[in-house]
Amino acid sequence: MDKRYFPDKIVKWYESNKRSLPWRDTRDPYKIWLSEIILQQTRVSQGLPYYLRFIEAYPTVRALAAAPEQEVLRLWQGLGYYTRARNLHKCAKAVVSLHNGEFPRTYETLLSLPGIGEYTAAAIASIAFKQAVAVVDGNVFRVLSRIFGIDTPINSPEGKKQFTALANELVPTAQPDAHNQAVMEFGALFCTPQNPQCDTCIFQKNCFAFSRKMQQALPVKLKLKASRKRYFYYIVLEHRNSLLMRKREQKDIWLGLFDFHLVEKNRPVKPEKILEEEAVKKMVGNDASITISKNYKHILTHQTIFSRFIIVKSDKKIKHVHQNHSFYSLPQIAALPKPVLVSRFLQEHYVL
DNA sequence: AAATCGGGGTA
DNA sequence: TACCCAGATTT
Repeated sequence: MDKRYFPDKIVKWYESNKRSLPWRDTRDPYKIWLSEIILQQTRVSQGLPYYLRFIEAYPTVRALAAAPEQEVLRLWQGLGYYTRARNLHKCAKAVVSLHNGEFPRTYETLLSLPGIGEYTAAAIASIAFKQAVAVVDGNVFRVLSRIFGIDTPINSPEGKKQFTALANELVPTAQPDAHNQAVMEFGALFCTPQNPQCDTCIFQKNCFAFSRKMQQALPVKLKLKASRKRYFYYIVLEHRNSLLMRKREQKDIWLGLFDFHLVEKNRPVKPEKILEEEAVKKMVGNDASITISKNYKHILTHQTIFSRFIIVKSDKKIKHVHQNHSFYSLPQIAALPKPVLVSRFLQEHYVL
């Protein structure tokens, strides 16, 4: 493929094939920034409802900056990568306090803000402020790799350099915003990871991969390590209309979110066995009735979590409560940010 | 340079 | 099951 013809051709394709999305009808850097943070490692279909809820709850960056962090996390519940939500909030505060409530207009300054890395800085700078800097995301890696025939692994430092250099060589000064979005949209709709639409592709005659039937072989990605298994046993202590919950504070998964007292094992154990552990016995006492839930399987990228919930009902006041634990009424629990797994369990067993 | 972070979709 | 998704941050 001749690099000279690529930008014009793909932008033309974009103009007649792009999806209509709310953050494309605006030049408000706040909305563009919000959409980019939500869409990090997240498909448009999954992120769209969250975007709409955030814009409704916080129409401006000042409104978002003024909100409590827990409220932001609660709105983010179910999206995953919760550091994004905390950085979103931190970034809003930084924009208000350091930049007088207005987003900085250059790649370099945007990059200095929390949660804004190379991709997001390039996206905001080009889309909101028309700076000619290329975005490099999973779509860009894939499209450039296939069309131009680059087999450097995309998750290697050399690959990242090489693809970034090529992308910046291609991005036009005239309309960097349309160009960047065109490449990504093309990757999302046509040049997909599996079963790309090569038979109706405008680049068919110019595509390195198609001419050699290498669509499946490109891009090259080095293998990641295998995932591990974790076995979670949650003690759901029920006292009248309250449940004992705790905020996760350890440096581990779901930091800052609420769940139940957790006993983790590296292999399956009978749930009854968990109740014999010292810490659990202290909390539960002897006169309790026990219900054990079904097994929930939760597949994440680098781990699979098998969870069971052990519901313990007791009329006695619980004395030995662990650190960070306290009782919450059901309406209170509804407002707490929770991992999806815990959220699902609560919906099945309680009316929040 | 490698590890970590979630949840959902797809084949 | 394995891989991917408009990646960023920490170690």
